[in-house]
Amino acid sequence: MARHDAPPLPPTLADVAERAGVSRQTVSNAINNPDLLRPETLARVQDAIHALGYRPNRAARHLRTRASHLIGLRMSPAQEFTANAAMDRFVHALVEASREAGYHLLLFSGGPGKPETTAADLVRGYDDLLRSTAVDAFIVTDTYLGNPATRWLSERRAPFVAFGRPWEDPQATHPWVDVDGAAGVALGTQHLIDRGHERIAWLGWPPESFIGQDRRAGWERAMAGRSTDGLATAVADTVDAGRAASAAMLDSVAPSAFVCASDTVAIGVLHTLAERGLRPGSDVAVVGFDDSQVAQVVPHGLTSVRQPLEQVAVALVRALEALLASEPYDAPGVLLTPTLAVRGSS
Amino acid sequence: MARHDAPPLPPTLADVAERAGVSRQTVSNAINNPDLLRPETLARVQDAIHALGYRPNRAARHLRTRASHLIGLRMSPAQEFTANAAMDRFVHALVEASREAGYHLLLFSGGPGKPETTAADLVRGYDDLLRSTAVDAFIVTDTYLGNPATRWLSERRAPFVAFGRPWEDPQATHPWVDVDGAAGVALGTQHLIDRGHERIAWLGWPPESFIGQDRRAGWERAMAGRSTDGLATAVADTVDAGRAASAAMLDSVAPSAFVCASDTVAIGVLHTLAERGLRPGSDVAVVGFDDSQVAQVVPHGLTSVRQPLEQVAVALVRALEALLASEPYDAPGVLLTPTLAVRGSS
DNA sequence: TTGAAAGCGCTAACAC
DNA sequence: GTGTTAGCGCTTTCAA
Repeated sequence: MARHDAPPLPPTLADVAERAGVSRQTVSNAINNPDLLRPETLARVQDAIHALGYRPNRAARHLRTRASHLIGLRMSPAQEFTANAAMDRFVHALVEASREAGYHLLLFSGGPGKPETTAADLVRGYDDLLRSTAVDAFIVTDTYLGNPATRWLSERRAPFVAFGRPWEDPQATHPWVDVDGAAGVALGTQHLIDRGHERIAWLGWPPESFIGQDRRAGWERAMAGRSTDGLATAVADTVDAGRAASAAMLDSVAPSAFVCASDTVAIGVLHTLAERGLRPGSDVAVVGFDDSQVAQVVPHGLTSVRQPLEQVAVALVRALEALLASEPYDAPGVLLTPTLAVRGSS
Repeated sequence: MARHDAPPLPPTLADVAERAGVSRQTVSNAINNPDLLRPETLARVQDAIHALGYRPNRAARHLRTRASHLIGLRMSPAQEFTANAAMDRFVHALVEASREAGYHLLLFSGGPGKPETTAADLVRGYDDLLRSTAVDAFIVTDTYLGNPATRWLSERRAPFVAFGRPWEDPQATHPWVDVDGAAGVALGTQHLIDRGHERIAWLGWPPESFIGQDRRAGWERAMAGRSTDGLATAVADTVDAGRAASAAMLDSVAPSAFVCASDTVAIGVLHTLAERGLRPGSDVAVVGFDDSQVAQVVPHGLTSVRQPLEQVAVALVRALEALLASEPYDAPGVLLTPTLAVRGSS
């Protein structure tokens, strides 16, 4: 009465051993320490493995070696009505980089649906996976919040690497990889200067944001020697905030260009330009940050700072491998430099 | 000389048993069949579990029960220069839905970096995970290609559910969940008719695409009784193709509105309007498909058909649970209805 | 170079 | 109700 026959059980080490006429242990060696085998035996075992389509059972291997070869990654809810879609590209890059190192990604989410209430909620996902030995390590991404997860994981001595510097805790010793936001914004600002702009405004985030401070520093550095009076404003990371702030600035200090802390804010500037019949690029220049899909396809195109997420992913996985191998990890941090994707808005 | 002390090994069933003064089996029962225990014993065991922060070791449980409680999901490369960012939202919805059913998502990718060459390449990721019993089942999403994975998985009797109908193989018996594209497009088209539009053009995909055919059918249905001569064009799913085709149509049949098979194509239409100084919504109306971030934040906003991805995720996981429990799954397919997000472009 | 024994932590089957 | 035994498939000793 079975609705469909169960798939046949996959072959085990014992099946391969029998077929090759050796012991189970020899098959195990053929896989993990091939050098130990006489070439002739090795070939015979490999033939059997191939013929049977044998793959080591992960659960058994995991149980024995205490290594799941799984990396945990917490998915935060997709933000809508913003241009923050970098997660997509990042996750894919991470899957690729992990695969090459023999790891898979295990996705999990925070507490029950609703936005995190307590820190305990936020940390529950990590805790469960850790206690059940489901993953070997974590990659932590939401460090922009001053994520309590990093501190908590450190205290538990749980292996993890962070995408993002430990701004709030310079003492932290965990490995991290980050992108030099200041350099990126400086790149964008210099690009505008090269185009002849003099009055270049900065639309950044509130001063609580370390990342926002960092990016702003890039603007200030590139603007060195020029007046910046009234040219900097802090706004929330929303399209509307960017729209309102840019409108106000055009009325007051009338900048000829805007450099923004995010594509979301930059899109807000594009809204203002559209409302006033101004043309991005020729009338007022705009530079965003993240090279989101929105920046790529919006009419005229939005010039934007692009994070090298593929490199970030590779660096993260490399750091993780070193960490798990207890290798001395010389540099606790890796800082990568973004590039500028120039489009019609500048 | 260890660079950092290894984290202490998590407690096991035996530790809990000792602390509670019962056998290991009783602890196991307390977790998996609490009804079997005397309430008093149960409470004592639960106290011990709580005190020790015990969690069953997943590998051991997996090995014994042959269930990993992991669902495999293949990540296809993020498409850039399009507005197809639905994957982000979908993956998150899936993580949530899976969590509630006690599953985690395992992400993997296709063959080595480069775009799939052979079908074998495409299928290798699935094959590896299946043979190593790393996952209990798969969720297959890229059915729009006439994905060979579904057929291959069926032949292996591998448990999976598909997001997308088996267009190319109506005989297929695997469970699937899909969104009624025709209904969505009909919704968008009717919306335009309600706004007084008469000449509503269809910018669709080439006829090989089953999904494209389906969506086009929605336009035709809503346009019943009106002339559609010269109002339909098939284009590739790129911004440029949408731009070129809409420009040509404005010059020839001069429609007052465009309904598009994707946000990507719709953005192309917005490009054309921007080039000609036409205002989306008031001069020419545009409706896209996917409710991407681009649609949400582009100046004026892009009206777009929104897929109920959260519902899709829940339905997929529900189908998977039934499948894995060998429950009779009455309907092999579930068809969900999208909604219309109305914005400035219409 | 190969094989035998033991055990990772858990649960299914059965005995008490 | 609770405990005992056995074994899931693998790798780490250690002996041959």
